[in-house]
Amino acid sequence: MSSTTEPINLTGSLEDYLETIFLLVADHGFARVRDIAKARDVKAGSVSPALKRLSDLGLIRYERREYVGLTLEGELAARRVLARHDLLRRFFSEILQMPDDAAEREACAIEHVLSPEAMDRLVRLFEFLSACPESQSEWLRRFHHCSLVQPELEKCENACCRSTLPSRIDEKFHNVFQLKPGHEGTIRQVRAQGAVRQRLLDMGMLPQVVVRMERAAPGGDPVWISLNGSQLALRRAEAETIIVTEL
Amino acid sequence: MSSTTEPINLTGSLEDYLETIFLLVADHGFARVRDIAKARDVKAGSVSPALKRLSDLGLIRYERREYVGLTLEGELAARRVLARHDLLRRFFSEILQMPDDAAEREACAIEHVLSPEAMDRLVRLFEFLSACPESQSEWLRRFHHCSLVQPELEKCENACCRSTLPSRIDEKFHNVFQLKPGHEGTIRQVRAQGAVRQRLLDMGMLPQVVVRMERAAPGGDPVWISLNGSQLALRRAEAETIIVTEL
DNA sequence: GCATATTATTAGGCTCGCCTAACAAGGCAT
DNA sequence: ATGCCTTGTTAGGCGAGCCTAATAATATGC
Repeated sequence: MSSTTEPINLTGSLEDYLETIFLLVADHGFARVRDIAKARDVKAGSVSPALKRLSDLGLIRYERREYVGLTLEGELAARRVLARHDLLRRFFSEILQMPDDAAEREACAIEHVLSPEAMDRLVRLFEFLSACPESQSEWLRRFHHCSLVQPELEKCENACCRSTLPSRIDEKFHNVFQLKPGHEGTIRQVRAQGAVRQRLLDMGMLPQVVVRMERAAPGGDPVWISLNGSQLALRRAEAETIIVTEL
Repeated sequence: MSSTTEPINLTGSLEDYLETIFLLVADHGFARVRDIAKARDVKAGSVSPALKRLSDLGLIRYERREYVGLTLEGELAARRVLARHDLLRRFFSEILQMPDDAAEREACAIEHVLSPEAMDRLVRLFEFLSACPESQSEWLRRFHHCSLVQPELEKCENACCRSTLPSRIDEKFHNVFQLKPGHEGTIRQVRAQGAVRQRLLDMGMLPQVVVRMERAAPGGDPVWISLNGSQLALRRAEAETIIVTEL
């Protein structure tokens, strides 16, 4: 018997099968090939060999044409996958406030690659939020309100940012367009929404990243800025949505 | 020309190649097959067909036996991957305080499956922490101190939890073992460390999950508790590390 | 009991992405 | 120039994991 810690290495696909079987057994008391195929949205012909593989790994009990049952090891593995799934779903849903279906999709995609170490840390984050009412009600509420619902820095500054710590008050918030050539700033927020925001994020306009204004075309329309050692051209309107604090 | 938003669907492997090429070009000014193979830890024979595929997709410029260059589209795609990578790495490193190498591994594994939507939300989280000094210095510092460095609920209770919100003060913190048969509680924290903690998390002992004490064996050693509709047996010592608030 | 419908298995293909090993093309030294 | 060494390409294999289509086993209706 491989006692406490057996680091079985399952593929993502097999983990999915295991998870599906666990849920089917929990919900309906049994799991047949057809149900599994339907739940996983694959054809029945793909399920049989997968069950064979799981059976060879000792994770399920399966006699041809009989109901599928999890072994003890299989149940452990299934619970592990489900716990990761649940944790991730709740992170995207409760912390990042994504819609349920999107949070679910995200969790499905990531659950197979999240390490136990990262899982541990993420749980501690939830524990902290869950056990510390102050953190939860204040910080999380503010985050949801300021950044997700009403993402305008002025309001946020009034509501929370400028309120307590004097050290940052003298830091000047500019947008990138206002930086003088040769000057640098640390990105604090990208206020653009939708596709433009997406594009800017994709380019690497992430918080804490340092950008330098290189030069602006006459009239200021394309401006060239550099970040991470490479140069990019931005429309003036885009540059104006990037809030920085000058270095 | 596929203007603003072209939703090219790259496989994880091709994204990795693109990322590698981008970094090699940025660092050394050129990228050869051998360098790419070395950086990605694959054999040179695997690289050529990958370059062919990227070339067919219009993401790189590549003449047989010449240096590799990114097209404009390719560079955009590479930047997008890198931005996700960077963001994730920093999440695991700065927020969850994982060691650099572990954070890096985690980022590598997840970067290919994180949706733009989730990326957006995660960026807003960073923006919030970055633009709101109060949040950052108070909340994050407390989290790191209370949950990651010194994970003992008593200290945490003194330092932050019991300090402000009176509503929760009357909630009794118990451990699962102290629950009477038939009674339920909401998990707040799993204090066990190491392998035992891992096992409990794997079983689904996650914050906010409701558990019910079913029964305890005479002497209290295995105790049976149920969560998510299924029963589990726990050692007494394990049950005592699970902190709940009774419902 | 026998025909039909449902369900499961198997066989044969396919893609992706890796491998190894053989082969091709230049660069460099003698 | 000849040959070696480094580098790149190609061919052939392999495993995962999906597909379809044919077949086998079980259940159900008449």
